[in-house]
Amino acid sequence: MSEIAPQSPITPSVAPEADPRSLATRQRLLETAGEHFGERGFAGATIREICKQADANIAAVHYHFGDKAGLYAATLAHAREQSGPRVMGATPGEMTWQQLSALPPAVRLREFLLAMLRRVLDKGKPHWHTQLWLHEMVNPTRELDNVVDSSIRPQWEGLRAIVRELTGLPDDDERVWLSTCSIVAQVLLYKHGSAVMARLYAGSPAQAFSPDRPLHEHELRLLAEHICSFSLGGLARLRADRQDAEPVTETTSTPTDPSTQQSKEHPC
Amino acid sequence: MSEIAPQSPITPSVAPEADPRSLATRQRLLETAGEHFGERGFAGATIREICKQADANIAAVHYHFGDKAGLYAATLAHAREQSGPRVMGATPGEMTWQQLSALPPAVRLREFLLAMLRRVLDKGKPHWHTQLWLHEMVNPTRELDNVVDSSIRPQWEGLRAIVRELTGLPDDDERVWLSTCSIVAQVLLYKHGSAVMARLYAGSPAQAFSPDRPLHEHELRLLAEHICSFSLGGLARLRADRQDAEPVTETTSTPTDPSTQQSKEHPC
DNA sequence: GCCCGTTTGAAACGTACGATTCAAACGCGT
DNA sequence: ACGCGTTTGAATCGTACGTTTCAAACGGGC
Repeated sequence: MSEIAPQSPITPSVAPEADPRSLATRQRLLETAGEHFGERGFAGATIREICKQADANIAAVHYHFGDKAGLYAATLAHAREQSGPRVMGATPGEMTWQQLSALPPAVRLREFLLAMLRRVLDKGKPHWHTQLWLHEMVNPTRELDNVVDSSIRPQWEGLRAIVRELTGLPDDDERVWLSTCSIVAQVLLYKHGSAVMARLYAGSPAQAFSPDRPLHEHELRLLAEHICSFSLGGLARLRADRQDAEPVTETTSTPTDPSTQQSKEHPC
Repeated sequence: MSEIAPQSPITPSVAPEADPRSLATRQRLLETAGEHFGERGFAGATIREICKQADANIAAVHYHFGDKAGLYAATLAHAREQSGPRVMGATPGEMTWQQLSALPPAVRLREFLLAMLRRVLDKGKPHWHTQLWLHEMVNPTRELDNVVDSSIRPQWEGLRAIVRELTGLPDDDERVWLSTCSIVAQVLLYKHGSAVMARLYAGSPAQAFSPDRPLHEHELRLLAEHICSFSLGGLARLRADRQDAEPVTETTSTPTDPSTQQSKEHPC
């Protein structure tokens, strides 16, 4: 009586074709799972909680998705396809990729950063797709490869193209990679280090940017502005010293003096 | 028979004064716990594993530290005191804070970054103190306040002082905070996003900097060099536009495209 | 040498969670 | 209306943990 394989197809994988509340349940599970996984990550979320909030039974998860990992994979796929067309957070109020590509790269960088900041810092439902791979970033699961290829890399390439334009460096220059990295890092810290930054910022002049509570639109813009400006400066310097592995030079030597030196040795 | 308080003092907190193997066990537990917590974080580590590797009994943990949280707190305190004197990873081969303070700020920035990179990227025992609060950063526990105040903030202030010197901005300028943030972010991404970066970097010109395996000394230096250079550029730009909230300006105008148009409609 | 607080060892308990089972309910084709 | 594959509900199992218990072992002070 204790056969291994029960009787169910375990993972239909494709929608089981026109069922009254089956699809509804499946859908509800995906939505709810998205929220939970987005908030707490794969390990942190429990299928019990998800099922309770989705008004579904635990058995439904196993029927539709096989197991927790299957639900997670399906949730990622679901999030992927329903936010597929948008690029870099082109939520309703924002620009499309088409519009952006007409603008100068420096402006595009700022828009990119603003959109990314919005999605990264916004807690809650609208952007749980982003929240999902932010968790995947810190606590990778077996789904990471998919997430990187289908969600992260496109945006990475978008930013890298901007960096390439801004620096004029060839595509295969490693500094383009490193700089792209430097830029996204500035955004991501506010997510991955929010608890620490909140405490460091507490009571400081930068208090308004403390990332523990939702940032207001105004602060979000200022933050994007700072990161954009800082990054443009970094990229400008990148163009300056073309020779590789050159140690720290005399740029910005004297500290508190207001002299106008900002870049002396720029050949271009 | 089921009294609440057993009979033990639960948390001696101070060393129980000259005991043959008691101190030894306590010490062994602290060391092993440090490694485990550093590798997997508080939630990821199990006291069973720790005890097994430390050749101690689970009851010993309860006796010496009360519970898992107590062991964790003690581990943090232990790590703190035994790496207290050093500042920003002044491991044997590196400079002391004293020596550094004599150098120009740009050089100090580079040394700071190199030391930080070393500690952040180095997996394994020597730097599990740093690894410990890197975990605390992403998955905060009740100990976070202590960690921030006693471990993170001193180094933050050190870096902030360098930024202040490099920009000449007053102490209470929020841009100093934001820029300090931008700098540490570049280092931390290689830790918190290592899995993703490894995949993005795979097969790219920046392949050598893929943070999934230990970086060689040479790559570590190049990485520090890049972050330093990029950051100096960002800081230099910060000095340039003194007026606040100024939108993207003409610096590093579009290279591959000759048009000089930039921000048009930005009231921000 | 004996008493008593301290420390250790081995086992058990309680809980949270994912996975499993199985029968009942449902819906569709005939 | 009937039978059969599909879906759901409720209960149960197995495992991994942290925690607790309690008696045995230890060691210094009388």
